[in-house]
Amino acid sequence: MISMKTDLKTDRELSAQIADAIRNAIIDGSLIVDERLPSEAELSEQFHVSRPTVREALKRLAAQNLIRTRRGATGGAFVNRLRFEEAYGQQITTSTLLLSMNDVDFETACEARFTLERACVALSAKRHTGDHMATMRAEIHRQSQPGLSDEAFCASDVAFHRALVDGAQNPVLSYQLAGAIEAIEPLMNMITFSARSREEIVALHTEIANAIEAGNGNAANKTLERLAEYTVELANTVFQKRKQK
Amino acid sequence: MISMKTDLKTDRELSAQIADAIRNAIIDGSLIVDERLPSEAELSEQFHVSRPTVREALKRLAAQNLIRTRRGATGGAFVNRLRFEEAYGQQITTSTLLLSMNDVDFETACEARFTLERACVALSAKRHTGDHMATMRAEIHRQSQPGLSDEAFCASDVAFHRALVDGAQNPVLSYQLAGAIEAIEPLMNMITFSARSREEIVALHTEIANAIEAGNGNAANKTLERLAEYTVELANTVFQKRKQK
DNA sequence: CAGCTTTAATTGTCTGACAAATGATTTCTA
DNA sequence: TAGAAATCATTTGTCAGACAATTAAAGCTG
Repeated sequence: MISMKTDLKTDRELSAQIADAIRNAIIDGSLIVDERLPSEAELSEQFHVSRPTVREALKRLAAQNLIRTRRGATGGAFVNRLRFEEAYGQQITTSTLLLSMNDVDFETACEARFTLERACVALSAKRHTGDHMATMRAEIHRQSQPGLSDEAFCASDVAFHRALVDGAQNPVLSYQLAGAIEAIEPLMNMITFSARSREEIVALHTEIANAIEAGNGNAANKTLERLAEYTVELANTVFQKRKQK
Repeated sequence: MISMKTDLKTDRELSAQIADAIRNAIIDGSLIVDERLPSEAELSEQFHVSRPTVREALKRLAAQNLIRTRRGATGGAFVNRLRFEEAYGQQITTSTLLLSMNDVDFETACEARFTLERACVALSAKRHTGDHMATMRAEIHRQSQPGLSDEAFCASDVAFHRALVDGAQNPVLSYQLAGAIEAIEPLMNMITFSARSREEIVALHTEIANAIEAGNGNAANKTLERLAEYTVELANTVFQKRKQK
């Protein structure tokens, strides 16, 4: 039994209320990970609704990655273990839409991103592994390739910064930062990166990687601040040029 | 027309594929905010599926707050403007479940929270308004009330810290921090706060509020660090006691 | 005992229907 | 004619019943 409060109101969609009831059961621990929910037929009896209505409720939960379903004799709906890696995607999608739909300006988004990132570098300097360094170096190398498109340059930039954050070895930090770092990519993609500016960014990235490798979080922090300033400056000139046209 | 790639595969649920198609149309801008989607009947024609299948797809999107629906003559499904305030809830639910389902220990969650928070105080010290200060002072006052339950104390703690972060006046920061700050509340709720420890926390909160009001982000940062250490220490003694039993 | 077949359970999808809400239209009335 | 009331058309919300597809377990067969 999910919850005995089966007294559904009439002022909201039934499928939404049922989804809420099940979601709450998951949150408060009445339903634990990998536990099987009652079959759709049983749920429709319990809640006194039809099977399509139950199914709509289950699809709502599936959209939030809270359950998975399997057909067949031993099939059904099961409570999902929400994993950090899977939650990234959702987090990034939402963050991206928030920026674009609320007309957040580049400076605000950039400030948030670099502020959060600077918070992580001290930990990253202490805890990073060879893997993180290797990723950072590889991305720096990619960024200095001549024929690289602006989009690929941005993507590499994102990869570099994610490795930087992942170096802190705190999954909660990595998760929270994913949204801030990735969501800004579409905005960065509007920038045209000249050879000169790429050089500058690569130099700053290298400086950051060196500081991290040396365990000097303070230096990395300061360079990151310069990178933040440079990025905003770059964006401003681009956007001002756009305006003039 | 949402997308002409109506060649749906057979290896995934149709409703999931349709939801993806519409979601992508929203993300890439083919569907703009407040635009009305085709009616369910029209969508089922376009995608060559039945109405219940279309409905399941729409419910998936509704669960992510991407659309809203209205009945009636001029009703239908409309693209939602995703707002920061509405996204908070989702973000908090997900963060909370991530912590509990992945057995993230208190120290890791706490580290993430305070690391991110400390990143914000410099901005908060510069930009906070009277409202933010008033909220912080009010919550500090509430926390020093004698008859307060542990749960209410935690809730007030959360409110204090959110006001602190909101003081930075950067909606992106507030959004990202919401998850980190609120998700830890269930873990904090497992702690019993003695009168002595409450006094200590209130003292630290007061010190932080004073520093913010004085525009001294550096001092606030340092006090926040002490608060982080004290919180972890408190939790450790509680959890060690639990273990001994 | 291994391999095949059957069976039962469960989700995925479809059809058709009616209820409820809601704005637009028409009709009625003063 | 102006305003109120009734009607209509459109659309989502819900229901009932059916069948297909999938899957594991049980039963059968050599």
